Amino acid sequence: MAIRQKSTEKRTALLQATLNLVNDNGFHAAPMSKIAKLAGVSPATIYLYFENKQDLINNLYISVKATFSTHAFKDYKEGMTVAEGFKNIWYNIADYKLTQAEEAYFLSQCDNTTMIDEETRQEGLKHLQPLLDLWKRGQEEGLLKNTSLYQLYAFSIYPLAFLMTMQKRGLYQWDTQNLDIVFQSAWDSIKK
Amino acid sequence: MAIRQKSTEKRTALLQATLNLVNDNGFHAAPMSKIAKLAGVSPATIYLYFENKQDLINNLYISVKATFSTHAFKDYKEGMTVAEGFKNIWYNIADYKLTQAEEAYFLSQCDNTTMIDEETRQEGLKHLQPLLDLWKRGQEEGLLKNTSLYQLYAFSIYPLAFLMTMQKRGLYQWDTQNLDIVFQSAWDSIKK
Amino acid sequence: MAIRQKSTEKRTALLQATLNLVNDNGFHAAPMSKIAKLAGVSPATIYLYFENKQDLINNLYISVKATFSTHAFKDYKEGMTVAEGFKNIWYNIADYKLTQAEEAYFLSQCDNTTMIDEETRQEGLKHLQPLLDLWKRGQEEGLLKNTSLYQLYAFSIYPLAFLMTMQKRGLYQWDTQNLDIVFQSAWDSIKK
Amino acid sequence: MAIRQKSTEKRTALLQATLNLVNDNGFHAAPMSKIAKLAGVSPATIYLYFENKQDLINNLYISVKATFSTHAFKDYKEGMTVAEGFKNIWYNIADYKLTQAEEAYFLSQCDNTTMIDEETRQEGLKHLQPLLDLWKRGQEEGLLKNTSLYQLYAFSIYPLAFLMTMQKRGLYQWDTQNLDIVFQSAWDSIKK
DNA sequence: TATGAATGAGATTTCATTCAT
DNA sequence: TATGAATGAAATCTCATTCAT
Repeated sequence: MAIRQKSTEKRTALLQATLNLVNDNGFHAAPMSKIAKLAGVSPATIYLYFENKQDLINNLYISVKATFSTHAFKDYKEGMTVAEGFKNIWYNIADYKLTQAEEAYFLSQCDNTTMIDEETRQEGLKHLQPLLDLWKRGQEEGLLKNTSLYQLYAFSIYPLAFLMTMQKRGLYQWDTQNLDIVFQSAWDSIKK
Repeated sequence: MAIRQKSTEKRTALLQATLNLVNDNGFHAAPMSKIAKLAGVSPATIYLYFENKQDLINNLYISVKATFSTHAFKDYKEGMTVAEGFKNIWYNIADYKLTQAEEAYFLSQCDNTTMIDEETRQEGLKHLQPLLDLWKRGQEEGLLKNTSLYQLYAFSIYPLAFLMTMQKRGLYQWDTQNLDIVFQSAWDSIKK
Repeated sequence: MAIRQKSTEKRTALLQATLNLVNDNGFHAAPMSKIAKLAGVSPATIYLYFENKQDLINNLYISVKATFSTHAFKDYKEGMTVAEGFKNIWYNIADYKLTQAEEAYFLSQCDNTTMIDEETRQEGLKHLQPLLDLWKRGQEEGLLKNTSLYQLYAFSIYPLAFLMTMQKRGLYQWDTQNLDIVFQSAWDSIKK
Repeated sequence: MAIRQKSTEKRTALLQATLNLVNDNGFHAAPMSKIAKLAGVSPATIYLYFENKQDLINNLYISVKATFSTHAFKDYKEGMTVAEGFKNIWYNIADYKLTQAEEAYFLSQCDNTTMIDEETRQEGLKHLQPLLDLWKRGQEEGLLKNTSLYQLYAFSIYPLAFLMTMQKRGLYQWDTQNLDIVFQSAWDSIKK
C-alpha cells in the first residue's frame, strides 16, 4: 500500500504528532491511538499513509533528517576553503539544534537507540556526504587530524547533541553569546 | 529457623537480562516475561526484587552507572596534576567503553532518552563530581577553556559514546592503537 | 461516510453479563474475561464502553437503580394521600423485588458492601426523593412516627431485601398471597 | 490438615486482620499477603491454621456469628414472657450492632453476598433458634402476626443492619437516645 | 479517502498457594 | 511450628492493526 499523494497536511500532522509524543515520553509511550488523536484523524487513517508503526517512525526520521541536512548545508558552497566551509556548516548545524530543538532531540534519540531500522539509519547518513567530503579534503591538505571521519564527527558535531539535550533539560543555557567558544572547541578537536 | 534469603544472584541476573534485552531492541521490546525467562525465574519473582518495570530500569541504570564511575576513577588521585588526572580518568572511561560495551551502550541510551526518571538520572550525575572538581581546578589554573563544565564534558567525554556506538554497529574500529589520537582530540577541545 | 456506531445492545449485554456473574459468585468472581465472553465480545471491547472494571460496576449500579426507581414510582402521583401514596410505592417496590429478583439482589449486594464508589452510591440515593417527601408530609400530618427517615426506610422498605434474598436462596416462599400481611408489617412499623 | 490447638493468639490475629481488611475494601481487596502482614505472620503460616482462603473466611463468619449470638442471648431466659423475651433479645442485638460495629458490618456483608459457603451460612443460622422458638410461642399465644418467621426477622431484626450501616457511613446518628423509638417500630411490625 | 468500532495478542501486575529451610 | 522466597495461573488493561461502512 503505497503512500498517497493526497492530503500532505494529514501526513505532516501525523509525523508532527509522532515527534511530539516520542519526545515527551519515549517511543513506548506513543501509541498509535494517541498519535491519531493528536493529529486529529482516526487510527485507521494512519494506515492509509504508512504501512505500520515502524514505517511511520522511519519516515519521520528520514523526513527530519532531510530538513536537518538542508539546513546544515543551506549556504555551503564547494568552493569554500576547508576552514570556511566547516565554520559555515557547523554554525548552521548549531543553529538548527538551537532553533529546532524538538527535531534535534528526536534525531538524538534515534541515533542513540534501536528505535529505527538500521537500513533507514544508513539512508540518513548519506545526507552528511558534503561534510565528509570537506573533511577528506581538509585531511589531504594537512589541515585536519588524520583519523577516521567518525572521530571528527564525534568530537566536532556530536557534542552539540549533548548541549542541546542539557539545554532541553534546563541544565545548560546555550545561546548565541557562547556559540563562539563552543565552536572553538569543535575546531580545536579536529584541526591538526 | 533458617530461611531462604533473597539472593543477590537473582537480582543480578534480572538486571543483566534487562540490560541485554533493552540493548537488543529497546525498552518496549523488553517485556517482563522475557526478562524473567532470560534470568531463569518466574515473572512474579521480579516483583520480589523490584517494585515495577520502571523501578527495575532505574535500578539497572543506578547500578551500571556506579560500576562505570568506579572504573572511571579507579586509580585517580586528587594529588595528580590536572593534565595527569584528566588523562588518567579519560583513559579509564575509554577503556570502560571499549571493554564493557554493553553497559556503555545502555548508559548511552538512558542519557539520550526519557527511559529513566529524571530523579534517577540526577542521582547518576553525582558520580562525576571528581572530574568536575578537577576541571574547575584546571580552569582556575588557566589550563582549560573558561566555559561551562557541560561544554567540557560534551567535547571530551561524550564523543566516546558516539565512537562506542559506531563500533557496536560495526562502522568504526576502535582499539588501543588509535586511542592516543582520540585522546588528543579530547584534550585539544578543552585545553586553552 | 456511514460508520458503525457504538451499539447500545453491546453496552446492555455487558451490563447484563456483569450482573449475572456478580450475582452468582460476587465481584471477585466476575473477571473481565468472563464478562466479555458472556456478553459475546472481546475483552478489549469492554474498554470502549467503560473506563475500567470499577466504572463498569458503577454504571451497572446506576442503571439498575434507575430502572428500580422508575418501577417504584411508575404510577405514584403527588396528589395521593400519604397512606395511598405509601401503599402504591410499597407495592411497586415489592413487585420489583419479586419480578426482577436478579436486579434486586444485585442492588442489595451493592448497598451492603464496599463494591461501588461512595459517590456513585450517593447518586443512587437521589432516586428515592419522592418517597422521602411523602414521608415528611406524613410526619407533618401526624400520621407517621416522628423519627429519622432512615429509620422509616429501614423498617418498611429494607426488609423486602431480606425476604427477596431468602426467597432467592429457596428458604422463603413469597408470592402475591402473603404480600398483604407483609405490607401490614411495613405499615405498622412506621405509622404512629 | 486440622486446625492446631497451639497459639490461639495467631489464629485470632488472623481472623481480626481479615475482618478489618474485608470491612475496609471488600473481599476482593483482602489478599492473603495483606492479611498475613496485618496479623504479623508469614503468608505461609495462614495455612497452618486454615485450609485456604475460603476456609479462613468461613471460620471468621462462624466465629463472629458465635460471639454475636452469645451477646444476643446473654441474659435471656426461656421463662420470660414473649414480650419480655423479645425486648431483652432485641436490645442486646441493638447493643451489639452499636458497640461492635465492625463485627456487625462484617456479618451484614456476609448475609447479603455470596462471600461465604451456603453450608456455613446455614450453620450460622442455627444460633438464632431461641429467638425463633420465642416467636413461635408468641404466635401460638396470638401475640404475634401469624406469618413466616423470616418475615418477623426481616421487619424486627434485619432493619438494625441498615441503621448500623448508615451510621458507619456517617449518614445516621444512632445512640441510646433514640433506641426506644426504634424498638417501637420493631415491635409494631411483628405484633398482631 | 476516511472513519470509529472492534479485536487478538500480549503487556504488566497480582495473588493464593507451595517450597525449602 | 514458622518462615520468606518463589511461582503458576490468572487478573486487568493496552495496543497495533483490521473491519465494516
